[in-house]
Amino acid sequence: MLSLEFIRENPDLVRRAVVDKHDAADVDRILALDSARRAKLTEIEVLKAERNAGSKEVGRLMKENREEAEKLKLRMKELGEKVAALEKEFAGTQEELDGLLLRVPNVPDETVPAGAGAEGNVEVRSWGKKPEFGFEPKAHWDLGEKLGILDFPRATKISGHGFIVFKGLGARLERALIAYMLDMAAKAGYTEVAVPYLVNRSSMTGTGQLPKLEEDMYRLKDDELFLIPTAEVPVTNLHAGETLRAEGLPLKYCCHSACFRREAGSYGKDTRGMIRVHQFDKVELVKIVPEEASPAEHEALTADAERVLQSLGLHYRTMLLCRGDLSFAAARCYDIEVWAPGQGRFLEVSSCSNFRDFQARRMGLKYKDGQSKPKFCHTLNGSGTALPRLVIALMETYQQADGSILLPEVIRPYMGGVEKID
RNA sequence: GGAGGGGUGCCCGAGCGGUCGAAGGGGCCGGUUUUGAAAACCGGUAGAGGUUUCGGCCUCUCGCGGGUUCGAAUCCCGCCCCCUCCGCCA
Repeated sequence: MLSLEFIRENPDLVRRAVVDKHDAADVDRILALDSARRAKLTEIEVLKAERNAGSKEVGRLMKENREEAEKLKLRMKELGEKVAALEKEFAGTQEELDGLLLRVPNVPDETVPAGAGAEGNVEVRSWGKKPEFGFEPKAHWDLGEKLGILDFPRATKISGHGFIVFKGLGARLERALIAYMLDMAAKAGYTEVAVPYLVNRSSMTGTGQLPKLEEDMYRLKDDELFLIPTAEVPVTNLHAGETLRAEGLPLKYCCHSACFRREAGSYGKDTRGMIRVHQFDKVELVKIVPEEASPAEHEALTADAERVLQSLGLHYRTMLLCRGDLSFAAARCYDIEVWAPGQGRFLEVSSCSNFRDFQARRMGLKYKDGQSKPKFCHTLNGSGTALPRLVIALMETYQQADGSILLPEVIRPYMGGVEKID
């Protein structure tokens, strides 16, 4: 979240961010509540100071002059009742303010281009080129079913629409890619973690999924737990409420997890195959850094994600998201989109975001460098990368005329030496 | 799930209705001493918020939330977490 101080000092910046991000947060209501809150607080604190002094006096008088003490007690009781009434009002104001504050989106970085939606995103670079085929490239659903490595009907049977079953070398390929990407991340200095897939409300609020996106999440109502939509949530929250030492930063984590998304509101989009599913695997990269380091760390994180695609020989482009396409919590974000020949379009496989101190402030994540007061960390994360779409790109890119799939060399050792799926 | 014990500052640990934002010890930082170091001694060592004539002043925080009281780390209630035992279980 943004600090009240920041909103107070930059109301226009915040209003513009709200509009550009297609959000509905009420900045003026926040400003009004804030000033009302502070006025009330001052009033309360003056009375409390008086009561504290009076109560101390009572303690003293109890030994010398019981009668005086009783009189003072009575006055302090009145004062206390007044304080209680004011505090009740104050709590109401505070509660409304806190609720609104959690719904204010992050302000886009100055370097983020203007634009209302995906069409406003700017391609900053691309790698490789679209492969040529001497035949009509097939979609992964055709390839996968014929090869017996994807089973859509049975996935639907056991779970419903939007779920996928990998089988045989398909399942093996998923596992191989996960291991491969984790190994790459480890070499780049990320510490691997394995974390819970169910988290509490506080964690979901910490990274910014709540309160706004509750209906996008799977929730266990009996236990107040949520299925994670991304490992970003448990991993970033690992250090929630902590004050880290600056010497220990940056922290770099990589994590494989399943991700669960209800995809509410996206009905009708990408209904075929496994482009959009309710459950998928992903290797996530997360960084916790000092504030001055976050722009450079963001570039490095994006490069780490891109290297996965380069090493697999997959054509991709990197898009700098415009203000209108930026998510709630992000200040700046690169989407990496991989080319899927069978689809004839690019698919987003990674979103690399810099949240600055937006998440850290929500979760109370700070660092201390010895000199200055504790500051909020900057947090970043990016997929490195999401599995089903990576598998789609791989299958469709490396398909042969006979419908078999020739595996890129780097992944073969992870496949037990298998060179081709046929 | 049941029974019991417990959560205090960077760490250990005392306090169990007022003089407690909190004894004592350790750590860390600074100083004295020393050729240097160690030891010894002295001093310092939380965060959030409000207000300010920028010298301060004030409020809140002893797991979290509520209650009792003139006054709560201390008493009461609820919740969370940790430990021990029992039950269940991959």
